Amino acid sequence: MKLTDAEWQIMNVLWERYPATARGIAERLPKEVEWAYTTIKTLLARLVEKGAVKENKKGNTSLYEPLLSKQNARRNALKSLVNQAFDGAFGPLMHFLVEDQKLTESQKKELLKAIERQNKKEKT
Amino acid sequence: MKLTDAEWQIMNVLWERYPATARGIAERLPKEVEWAYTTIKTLLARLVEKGAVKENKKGNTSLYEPLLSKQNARRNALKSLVNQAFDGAFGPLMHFLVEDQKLTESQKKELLKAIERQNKKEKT
DNA sequence: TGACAACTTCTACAACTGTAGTAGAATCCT
DNA sequence: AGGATTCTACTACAGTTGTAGAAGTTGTCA
Repeated sequence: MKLTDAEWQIMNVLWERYPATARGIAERLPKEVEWAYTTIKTLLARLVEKGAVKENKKGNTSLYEPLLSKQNARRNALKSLVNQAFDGAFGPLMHFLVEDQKLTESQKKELLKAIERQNKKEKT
Repeated sequence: MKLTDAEWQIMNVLWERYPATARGIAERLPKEVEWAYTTIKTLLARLVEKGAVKENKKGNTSLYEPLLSKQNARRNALKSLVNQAFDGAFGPLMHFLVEDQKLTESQKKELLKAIERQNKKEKT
């Protein structure tokens, strides 16, 4: 399941809080995004159609909630990127991140801690 | 500069070896990719148009070479992904990679070493 | 109960993408 | 030189994406 740019905008808001109405989503989109209400409805319809969102008609109004989890969406997106741009392996991506992206001190510490934590979990 | 899926295929081959002819690219595309020769020409034309590739007519035939570097393409792609799917910050991406993507022992070691190396470089 | 507001469904449409055919120009082989 | 091969330039066309209007339907408030 691949999301388009516009769809990510919607999903990001939806994951924050759901179920949500189209109106509610409209209100919580970042200010830079100035879409007509019907644009949002169209996007939602497409997301429902592709099975990323569930629609629940409550009387006059629809409530939406995600079917695709944020985590899965991230996984998919990452996988696509890795396939496309990093020879299909996480290694090159990691390498690139560390070598190219000038991590700050604290980011590095964060990273080390995260690895630690993960190591512990694995020992369980 | 954003590349499409098909364009990545071309660029990946072109970065491997250039200057290259359209024919040469055709031959070095992964076997699964079975495009008509003219498809490749079309893609190349689009890449030239958007300034990612330079075309050099040598008599009858064109030679192509990248203007956009692999590194820059990767940077852009990563940036887009981070903006779209990881709240615009590398932190969450790192976190996700470490927590979700079950790095193997050796990947973790690699990562630690890379961080080490980068630390040293910075001290210069 | 009628007018206004808010929702919904349908339709639209231009730009971008994936994919390729056609026709004419250049090159090469015998 | 003439046919076969290979290029290039141009055109095409369906599907996807971004973006939204129009018109009909439901809810609400005086």
